[in-house]
Amino acid sequence: MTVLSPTGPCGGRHERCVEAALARAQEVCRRRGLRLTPIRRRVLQLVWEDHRPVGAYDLLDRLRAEGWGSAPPLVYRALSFLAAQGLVHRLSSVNAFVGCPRGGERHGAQFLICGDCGGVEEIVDRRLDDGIAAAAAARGFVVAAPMVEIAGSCARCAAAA
Amino acid sequence: MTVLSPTGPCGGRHERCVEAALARAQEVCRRRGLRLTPIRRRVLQLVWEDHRPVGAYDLLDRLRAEGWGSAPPLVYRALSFLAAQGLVHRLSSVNAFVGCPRGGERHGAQFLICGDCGGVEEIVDRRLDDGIAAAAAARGFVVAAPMVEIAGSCARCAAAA
DNA sequence: CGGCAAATGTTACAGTATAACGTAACCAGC
DNA sequence: GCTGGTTACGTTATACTGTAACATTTGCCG
Repeated sequence: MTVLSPTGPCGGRHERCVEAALARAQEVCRRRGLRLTPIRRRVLQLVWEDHRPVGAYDLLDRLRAEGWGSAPPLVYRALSFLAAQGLVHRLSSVNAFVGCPRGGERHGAQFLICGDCGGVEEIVDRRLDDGIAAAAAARGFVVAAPMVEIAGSCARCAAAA
Repeated sequence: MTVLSPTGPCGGRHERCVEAALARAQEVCRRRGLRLTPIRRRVLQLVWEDHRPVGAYDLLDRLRAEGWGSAPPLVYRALSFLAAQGLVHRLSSVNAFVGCPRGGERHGAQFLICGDCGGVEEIVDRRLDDGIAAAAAARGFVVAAPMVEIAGSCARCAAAA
């Protein structure tokens, strides 16, 4: 059963996030000649149950309950695949994964991580991207993977406090 | 024995980085009425042996070799203390720690992490700070701890390739 | 010197991730 | 359809990272 997210930026119509994510995944795999196997599809679905990061072992527990295998590589392989295709992101500051609303597109990503409700919003801020590119370029540094994870309180939680 | 860093931004005079770091730590603790105990001091020194992030268990191995205790909390407690005083930073994208060249000052920090040589340069870029503040503010998000870790290749390694 | 707070020592364990190797499914080309 | 290569999955084992909890010691201050 899909849990509606009270924290996400989707305004209570979360089924749409999930459907869209699955459709994007399907399309990305078709275009790149890759296989969206049942397990990969299911992991993507589970990651998208909420706009909160999910731990790999949480996913593993749920898969186990559904009759899938129970060893860590099961879920890590699926997550690695999805991350490589830009369908999910790994948030290293919390050791967890979130669905990416931009499917397989090329994009730098930044995350607002609410420490109160646990919600995560992915933002794409051009100014921030440019700032990173400029700061790196000024030092001759060639950027491969910029990672911006901003911890704090989301608007809703900040207002409540 | 202190290893001179070929990768750091200190131009081969790395002893100065270490000395300065220890002096800053001394001063910070004095000002705040805290104790720079032998173990904390030694951990800070070890972290500063190079401009590369060091894993907690690497530190632990070295401490063990020097006759200190051998249980993880030993090193995690020292690192927590140093991090709380702004003397070291934890790089969550690599699960490791680096010395902070800005001592106990208040500052947002960003890191350029070279995937080839493993070197890390801490930068303080006002434009980047502002970009983060603006992006968050635009969404009503209250920033507590921004984290920017940019993976790529440093100037030296990029030139070599 | 007595008592409190802070720091350390130690055991045990929780959580995260990957190496390695065998088996099964897919798919191209014959 | 067979066959052989590639990709994905199953499983075991283990490595790496981090913390809870409690006993003990140390330093400080009245």
